[in-house]
Amino acid sequence: MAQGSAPITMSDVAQAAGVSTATVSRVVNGHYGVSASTTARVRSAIEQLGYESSLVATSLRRSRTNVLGLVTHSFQSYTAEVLKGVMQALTRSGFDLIIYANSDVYGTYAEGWEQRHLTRLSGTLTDGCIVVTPWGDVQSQTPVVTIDPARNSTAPSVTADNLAGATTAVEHLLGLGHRRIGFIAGRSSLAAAWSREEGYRRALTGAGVPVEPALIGRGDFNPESAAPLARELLKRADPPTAVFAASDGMALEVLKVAKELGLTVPGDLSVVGFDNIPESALTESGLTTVDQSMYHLGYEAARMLKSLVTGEWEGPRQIVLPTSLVVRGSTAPPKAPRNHNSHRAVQLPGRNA
Amino acid sequence: MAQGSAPITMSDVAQAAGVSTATVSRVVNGHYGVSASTTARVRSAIEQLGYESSLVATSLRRSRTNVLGLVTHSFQSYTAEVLKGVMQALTRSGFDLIIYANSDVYGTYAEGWEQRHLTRLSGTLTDGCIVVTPWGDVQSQTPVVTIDPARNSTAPSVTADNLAGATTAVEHLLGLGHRRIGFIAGRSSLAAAWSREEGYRRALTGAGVPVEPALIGRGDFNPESAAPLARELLKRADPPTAVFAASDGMALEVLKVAKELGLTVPGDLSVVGFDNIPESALTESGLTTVDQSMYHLGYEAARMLKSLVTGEWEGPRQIVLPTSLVVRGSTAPPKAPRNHNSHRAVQLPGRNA
DNA sequence: CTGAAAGCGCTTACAG
DNA sequence: CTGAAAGCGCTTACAG
Repeated sequence: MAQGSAPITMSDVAQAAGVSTATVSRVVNGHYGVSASTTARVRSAIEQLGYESSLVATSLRRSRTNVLGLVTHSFQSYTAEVLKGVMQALTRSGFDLIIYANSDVYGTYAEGWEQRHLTRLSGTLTDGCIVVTPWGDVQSQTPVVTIDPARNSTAPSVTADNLAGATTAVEHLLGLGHRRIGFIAGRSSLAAAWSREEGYRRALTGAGVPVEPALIGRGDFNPESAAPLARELLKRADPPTAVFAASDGMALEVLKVAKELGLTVPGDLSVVGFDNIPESALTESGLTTVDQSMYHLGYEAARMLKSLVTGEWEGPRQIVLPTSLVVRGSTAPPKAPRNHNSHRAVQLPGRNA
Repeated sequence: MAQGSAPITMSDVAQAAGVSTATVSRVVNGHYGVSASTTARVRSAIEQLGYESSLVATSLRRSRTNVLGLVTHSFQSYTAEVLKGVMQALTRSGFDLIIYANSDVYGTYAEGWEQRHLTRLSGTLTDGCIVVTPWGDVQSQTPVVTIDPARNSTAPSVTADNLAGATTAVEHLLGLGHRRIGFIAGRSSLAAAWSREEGYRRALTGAGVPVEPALIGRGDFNPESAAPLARELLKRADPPTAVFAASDGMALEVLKVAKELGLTVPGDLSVVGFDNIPESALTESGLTTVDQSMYHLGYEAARMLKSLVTGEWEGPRQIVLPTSLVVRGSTAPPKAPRNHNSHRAVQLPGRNA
């Protein structure tokens, strides 16, 4: 009833070659102990029927599949860059990759998606999994490596040096002369969100600038979460002269809101993001941001998972990759020092160090 | 011996709840005919044990899995953009997505990879598959949609209007006054490669410029294939004043070779690509290229596959999406008309039409 | 409303 | 060197 005939199975091959499925299986898997003539007969039957073993049946029966999994919730620029790195690390490694992405982005299964998919895959299909930005801790019988783990997660992980990156970003703004610097935070369940906020706080404190809770907006890394927060921040009576957003996606939204409110960037407002997704370089004058090489996150995670699966891993279970500040056109000195709530001396235009 | 205990299976749940696996299965799948009290007992056992059904076992037994597959050979910017579109189309569709990527990029299995993976997945795991840039025709028991199909393939497909796009690109160069225009072709097994070359030929012929076989290099869409071809082209005694490459990846290589040979772009050489991958906007002055919205290719392919699987598809089996020329800094009029092998009048600097 | 049994397509001891 | 049989974790008629 379906289109075409039923798929070719191993027993079709066995029948055609006049042997048992056990023998076909041995030939397919290159096991020793099959006569040359039988092997040839089976091979030609396989050839003629166009037989290909079922991934599902094979992996249900075997313990080792030579397939690695990657579980992700969404598929944005961030994920795309990570995947390129993962694939590069797996090239000619003998491991294929299966990526599982659920379509129910904001649906009922959102909570705990990573554990659900992980369990469903790792039972039999995959030898190990990479989980991208999980919402909570994950566990599995087979090795797991997380990219941007949840806070307090103890699983093996690869992440950027978010603390240093965020600190540098805010120091850059301070160095330009900004004193009122807003912050749009990321999803608090992620360690990265916490570290980036901590970097913001440390940089301010280090420069003797008090942290004002009113200048902190609580986003969740998704671009959509940033617009209302940015609007609120920029419409204040005493708005910040600069905003640091915990992700480029959110920073790009800040740029849009600024335009909408008639503010020029970097004239009226400086903006710094985090991630350095390709789009950041494409905005009019470019977004100043912290590069965290998502490609390398993926590359290192795959390298680690591979070794974990084969039992060869010697390195640390938590890898932290360096970040670097990429200065583009969205940051500049503030138009004039703003001194709400403060009586510091105005020092313009000279600004050394 | 493995890390942790064995995974929780349906019979563990059955045992804990004091019922048969058949009943557990009914509860898990929400089938009617289970008493409320039994359902509750099973539910709580599932909860306590943290049971999650095995994707593999389920799909081996069932005909419908609600999982769609995507098979790809490599994972570059092109694939990443396609995937974003696919995911968007699948959001809240009820279908999850499994992407299968083989790691053996240039290895023994390169030939026929798409059919191999397709068969291995579609036997049981997926309800249908998208195959990206296959090397040959593909067939399957379950629905298949190809993105950028092979030449002469009759499978349902989504592709850009490569012929029109390429024609426009070359007409752009002709309009600037170029007459010696080189071409770097793509992998000839793909319909897209053929159409882009045909567009090149038609534009030249339409403008009364003879097609010179010596100005055509045979690449395969991979960036690496383009460098030697570009070098050969540009080192000729009578080099072209412009080069049209059948993909951005290859065009970017042409740019590198030009630099290496001391040629300025667009002063000494104009370059046009095809695809409009994000990187094209990031080169110094930008690469002029043909946009084919890979995002939409993915989006439409997923939309089509979804309907094909549910049997609701009404539209055509071959979808062709429009392209548009994106003019950036890599194209300009030639420095001076080159008239090797020709005695046409020199008309400079006026160039109408 | 529930269970025993067969079977999805494979692999792997166990016999011979 | 080869086959019969059990079983991986599930689902689905078939009985009751």
